[in-house]
Amino acid sequence: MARSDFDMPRMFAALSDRTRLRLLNLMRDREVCVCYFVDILGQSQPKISRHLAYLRRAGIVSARREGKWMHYRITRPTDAAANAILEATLQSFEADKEMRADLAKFSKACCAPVTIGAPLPTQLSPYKA
Amino acid sequence: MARSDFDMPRMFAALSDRTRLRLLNLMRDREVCVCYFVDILGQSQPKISRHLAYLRRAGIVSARREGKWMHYRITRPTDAAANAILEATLQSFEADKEMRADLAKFSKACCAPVTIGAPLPTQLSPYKA
DNA sequence: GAGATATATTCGCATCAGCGTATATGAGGG
DNA sequence: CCCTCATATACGCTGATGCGAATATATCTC
Repeated sequence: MARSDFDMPRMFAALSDRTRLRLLNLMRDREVCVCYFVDILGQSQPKISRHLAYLRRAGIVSARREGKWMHYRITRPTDAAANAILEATLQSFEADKEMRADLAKFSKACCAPVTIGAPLPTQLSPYKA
Repeated sequence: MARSDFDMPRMFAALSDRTRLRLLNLMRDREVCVCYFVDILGQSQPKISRHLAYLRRAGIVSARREGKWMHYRITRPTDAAANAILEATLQSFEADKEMRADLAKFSKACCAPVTIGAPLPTQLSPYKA
C-alpha cells in the first residue's frame, strides 16, 4: 500500500532530466556498470556520476561496489503509487527512438569479443506487475 | 500510441512541486475556478496563478474564461505513456492525507449556502481507463 | 469611462540545477 | 608504497525556479 510520507515531488524532480531518463532506460532490466553509461551516452564521467547520485538521493536507484567498479540498478519504491509511476515511465521508453538506440548500443558493447574491460551487466529477474 | 517527441522531462518538472500536485488533485474530476484554489490552499493569488501557468506551459492543464473567472481543468496528454503517468499520479493522491483534506474543504466550499461568489465547479465526465 | 473584482505578469531576490574542469577517494597490481 | 584505473566530489559559473510584493490586464457594473 502507499505510504503517504513518500516524497513524490523529489521523485518527479529526479525524472525531469533527459540524461537521467536515459540512465534509467539502460538499467531497466539489469545492473549496469558506470563505464557503460559513459560509453553509451557519450558524455563525461563526472556528469554521469552526478546524475546517478541524483537518482540515488531520490531513492530510485541503488549502487553496489565490485572491486573498482560500481554497479547501479533500479530500486523499486515501496510506495505503490511511486512504483506505478516509475513503471509507466520505463514503459514509455519503448516508444522512444533514442532510448532504443541506447539499448542497441548496449547490447553491442556487451556482446563484443573484447568488452570495455568492465564486468558484464547482470541480468535481473523480471519485475512483477 | 505514444508520440516520441513528447517532452517528458518537462511534464515531470511540472509534477515536481507539491503545490502543483495539490492543484491537480483539486482538478481531478472537475473544472475549478482560480479563487477556489486560493481559498482552499490558503496561499497567495499570484503564487497560485504562477503555478497554474507552469502547468499550462507543460501542457497538463488548460484554461477557459467565463466572465471575470478563469476555470482550469486537466488536459489529458495525447501521449499514451504521459497519460498513464498522469493517471498514476492522480491515483496516488487518494492515499495522501493533505490531498483528501483539500478535497473535503472543496466540497464544503461548494455546498455552502453562500459560496465564495464564484461559479460552481463543473463536474466533468469520468475519465476512461 | 470610472471603479471594483478576478486573474496574470513583472521585479528583485535567494536558492538550486546542470555543466566543465579540476581534484579527491577507493581499489588493485606491481 | 607508488602507480593506475574507476568513480565520486568540489568549485565556479550560468541559467532556471520559487517566492512576496507591486503592478498590469481583463471583465463587469454603474
